[in-house]
Amino acid sequence: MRLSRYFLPILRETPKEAEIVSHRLMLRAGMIRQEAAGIYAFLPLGLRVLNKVCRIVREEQDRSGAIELLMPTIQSADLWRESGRYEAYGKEMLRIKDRHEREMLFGPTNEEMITEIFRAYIRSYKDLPLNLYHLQWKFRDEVRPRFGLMRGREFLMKDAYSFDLDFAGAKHAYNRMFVAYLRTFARMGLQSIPMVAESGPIGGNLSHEFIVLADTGESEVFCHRDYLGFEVPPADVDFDSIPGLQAIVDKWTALYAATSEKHDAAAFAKLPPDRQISARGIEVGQVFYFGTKYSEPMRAVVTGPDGAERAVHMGSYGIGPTRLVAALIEVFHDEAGIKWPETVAPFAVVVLNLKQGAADTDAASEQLYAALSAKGVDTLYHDLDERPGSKFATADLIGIPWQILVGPRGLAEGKVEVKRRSDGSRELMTPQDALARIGG
RNA sequence: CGGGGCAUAGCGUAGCCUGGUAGCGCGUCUGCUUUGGGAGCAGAAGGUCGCAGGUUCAAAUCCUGCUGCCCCGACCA
Repeated sequence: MRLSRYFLPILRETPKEAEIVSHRLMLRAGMIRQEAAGIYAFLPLGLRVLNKVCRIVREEQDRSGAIELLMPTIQSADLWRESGRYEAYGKEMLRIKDRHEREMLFGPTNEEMITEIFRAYIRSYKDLPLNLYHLQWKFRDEVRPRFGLMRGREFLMKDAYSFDLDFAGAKHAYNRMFVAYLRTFARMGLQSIPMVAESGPIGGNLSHEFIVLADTGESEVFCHRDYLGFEVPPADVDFDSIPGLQAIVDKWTALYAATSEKHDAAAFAKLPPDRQISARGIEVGQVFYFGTKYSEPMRAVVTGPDGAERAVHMGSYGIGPTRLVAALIEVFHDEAGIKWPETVAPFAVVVLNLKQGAADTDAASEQLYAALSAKGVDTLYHDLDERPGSKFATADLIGIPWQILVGPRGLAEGKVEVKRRSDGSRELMTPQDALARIGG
């Protein structure tokens, strides 16, 4: 992509409403635009990141055996009356009426709707297990939206819903998502730690929040330091192996880890002092088993092997991609700007023509841009007539992992400079070597 | 929902107390020079001072109401 033909509204100064670093940098990097309190438009650069995050989420959901569908944003109030939540939900639910005065709502979540879909088609235990997910915009009319995308009112959410015949099946479904989540966040370069969360009405301890540690995190968390070194399950993990998955989940839940709400200071104090981590954290996902809370009142039942009907056991599993984009910036940034991990970066590399209009730098930059594009590398070509310093600042701000500096100084020796954004390291090499380094 | 604050050009702001032709920096446009860490000079454009009332000869400035947004707390993915 040529910057001269792209839409990248960089802000040199920080809008005053932005307090936290992810909000500031997203506004400055031209990723988002606020349209109302807690409601944002995704500009091209922001959308690229969001799409990359969503792709990883999808790939890992699919790998774990979940199946994607897409439910609407607008739902009927009648559906929510069946579960009793229409009255229970409160003012966070955005309630609207259509032209026929029918009561509708902008969905804050989809348990009722997915249960309705399930019960319409599934009759037998032989059709289980089933896990359906979608990525869809949600709306929760927060009293006080804040921190940019971190707590918006409208946000994108991946929500999965599992259906099983009994608790044992539901537990395996839970474990599938648990492992998928560990992999999902790890692929974005994030070290996530599952922490015990508020248990469902059924009891047990089948709810975990996945927390990413960040200095600027929203809440205080406590955990065992050994989690930081844990190996994330590999891509070929067998999601059908019940004992295999259980072993992974057991390992990842054996040590102490809790958010401030569930913190047990006495238990934490028993850890060796050098193993205690008290830090700030950001919740990026939650997994939850809730049994028959919806299947019972909404009559989502299947016939079991014994011929008897029973309500299915369900769980729901959320990841907030829009929030993840913000969390990634909270974790990966410095004074100059964002430092995207390669898997979610909006572009893989940016070519900086340090002397736009000069025959040699123009030619070398064009060649590099063409060659990288031909190799399928997402490349941004900074071809505006700006001073080098300005181009450096822009490149650092938007956080593209690799920068190729094409300037007269290097070209005099037939070289370009390859800079890595993550650690600032730079190396002179021929354009051919740069191509090999970045294009693989 | 309690408490606090802000609203002046695309962004950041001064002016408001003490009423009298709205200013600065960045950005934008034109020209020339410049080109390895946000260039220099010269010129130009861009404002119903959030909205609605009121006081006054006169309101960005004083008064009233409203709206929007931000921060702290409670709440929440």
